[in-house]
Amino acid sequence: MARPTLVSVARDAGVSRQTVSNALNAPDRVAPETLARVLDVVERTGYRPSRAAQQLRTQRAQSLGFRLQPRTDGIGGTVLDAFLHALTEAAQDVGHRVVLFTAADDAQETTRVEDLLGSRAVDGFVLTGTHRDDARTAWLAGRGVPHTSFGRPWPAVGAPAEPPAAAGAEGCWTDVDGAAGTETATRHVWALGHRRVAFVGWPAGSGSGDDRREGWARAVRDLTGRAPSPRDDARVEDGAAPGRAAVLALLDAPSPPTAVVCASDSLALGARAAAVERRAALDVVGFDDTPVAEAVGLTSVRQPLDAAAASVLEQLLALVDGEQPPVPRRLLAPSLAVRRPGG
Amino acid sequence: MARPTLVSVARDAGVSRQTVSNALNAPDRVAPETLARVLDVVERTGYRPSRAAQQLRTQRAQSLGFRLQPRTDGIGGTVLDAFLHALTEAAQDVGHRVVLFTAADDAQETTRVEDLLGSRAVDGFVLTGTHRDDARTAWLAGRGVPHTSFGRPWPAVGAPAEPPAAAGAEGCWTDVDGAAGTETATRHVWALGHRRVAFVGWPAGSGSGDDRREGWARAVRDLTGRAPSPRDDARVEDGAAPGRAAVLALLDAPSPPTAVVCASDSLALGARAAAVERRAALDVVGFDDTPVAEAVGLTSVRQPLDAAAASVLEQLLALVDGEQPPVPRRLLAPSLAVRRPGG
DNA sequence: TTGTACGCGTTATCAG
DNA sequence: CTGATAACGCGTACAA
Repeated sequence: MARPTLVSVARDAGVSRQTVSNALNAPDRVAPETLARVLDVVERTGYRPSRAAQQLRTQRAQSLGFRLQPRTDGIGGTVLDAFLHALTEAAQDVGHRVVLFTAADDAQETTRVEDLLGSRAVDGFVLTGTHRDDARTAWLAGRGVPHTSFGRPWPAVGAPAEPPAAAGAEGCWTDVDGAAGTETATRHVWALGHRRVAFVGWPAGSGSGDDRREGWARAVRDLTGRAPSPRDDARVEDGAAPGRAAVLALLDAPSPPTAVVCASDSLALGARAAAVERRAALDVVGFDDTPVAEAVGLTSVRQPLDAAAASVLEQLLALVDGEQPPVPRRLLAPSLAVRRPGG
Repeated sequence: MARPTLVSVARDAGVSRQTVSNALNAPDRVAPETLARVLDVVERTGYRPSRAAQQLRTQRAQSLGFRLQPRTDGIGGTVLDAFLHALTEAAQDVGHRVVLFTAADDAQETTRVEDLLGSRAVDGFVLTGTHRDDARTAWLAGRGVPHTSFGRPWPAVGAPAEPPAAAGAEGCWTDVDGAAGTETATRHVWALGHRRVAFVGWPAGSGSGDDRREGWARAVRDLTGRAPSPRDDARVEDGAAPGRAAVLALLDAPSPPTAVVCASDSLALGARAAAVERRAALDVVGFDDTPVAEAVGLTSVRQPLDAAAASVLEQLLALVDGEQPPVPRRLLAPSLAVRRPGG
């Protein structure tokens, strides 16, 4: 048996094919009895409209482009994977599909985007890792291509920390409030009785890294009444090894901290290792709640990825429909996944 | 300016639209001079054929479905992510796209597959984690839907370890030879001077787990001339905590092993932790070469994911074209990523 | 070698 | 509320 089509359903139901289309797209325009008969045939034959034909007619691919990042060296890459999963799920719930592409660099990304766009394979793009004056954002905006980014467009490295030229021209984005996350983490260990909380983060200049550091500093200021000591503010590259080294240094100094808030689970993993080596009772909090954190029982800041995906989707679909999203820029609050070591 | 189309290109080039189509799809059928003129216009206007229209005509979506697994608890999930990346890259190199979908369970997966298939959004599916008599495989095969799996269809848990009923009816697959991987790992630590090599793997019954154990056992038999001691064969659930516990037990026993080959990086991570705790000089080898392994300097068995993706794609595209793939079932050999702790 | 006619499956418009 | 007609953009026999 061939695949059912609009005309075959119409024939089986004894109506015209337009009636079938109406029954599906505007049920209120068709007589209840006819509707039931049509729907019955649809059900029996398992008919589904052909997306290609639909797209040809409506000029909508009902698909979103997503660039799969090059395999990252660290553990943090899993966050984007988890986001992608949430995005895919949210998209398919509203009848959209996520189409993947890869690119070695930003130039190649433009090529891929042109391919996807030119062949009308997608309606818009979900971007990640954008920064202020991002070439991709500008390129897309210049062509009127709908796009939303997961993550605030941080100022480019070395760029002045001023607001963008045209504040209103800033694109749509959804992000998670990293500062709120580390602040919560710091308050959490404070509540556990720790009075000396250090931070292990990345070198200054990375938007999200500075953001996470700021949350810790803010909490320390609030709780102790004075600014955190620079000695408690380690700045190293991401990774377990750098994290371990940084924490070993902290622990070997006089009057070491009893708790450490980290900018990533990788760093936290290293911090944990250092503590074990020194047999120090050190409470460690990670960031991103990656599978590793769960595996080793690490308390970690968890990003609300389902909510983030839903928000990005809401924004992008509004843009695709030519509307202004209700909330063009949205900052989501993370939560804390509290665990016990070995747990 | 509106999007260029076949007719607009024809108009600009002063030819009929059929000539444009020929210039693109059968360049040898058109006069060189005309060809040049047409291609020039195509280049200038950035024309690309509409995939929707093409698909409507050719009945090919040029898209492959891939189920994004639920976020896994362990670290091992990153292997599939890396495979997906490789697959996306390989697919786009031959003008195909990867379309994602998610499903909470196998029943829901069937629904999603019906959606994608019914709406003709994909030409076939790439499966992962299949087992013998897999309901999905049977379902797809029954409907003549092209599909290939990454991973051998292991016998279902509890099923007899016999070959499938109809050997020839087995579907297409590409897999990595896990046994070869652990055998290489075992020989590696042997070459390093270790004469007592233990294995930390999963409980019997998981296809790939048993496979990996077998490689270790084979190497030990070959190297020592006798079967490995059951005492050196730990069987625990996946995860750093179980791995740590298992290795603590091994180390606390009389005459402990000096090297451990693990069925996963998660287990290896736990093994490493146990060694540090006991201050034991234990060489640990993981499996899958996840980012974590690189982060903490863990030697690990690396799967050739690019080759696997290429193979899966070759098989699936052949199936889509109604042909029998040259190599319907392919087993790839892994390699060993040798690292030093802290590195 | 190039141009003409038709159909792929849908949706939108406009009569009835 | 229903049914005929057109059009979306492209590929492909077929005719010139």
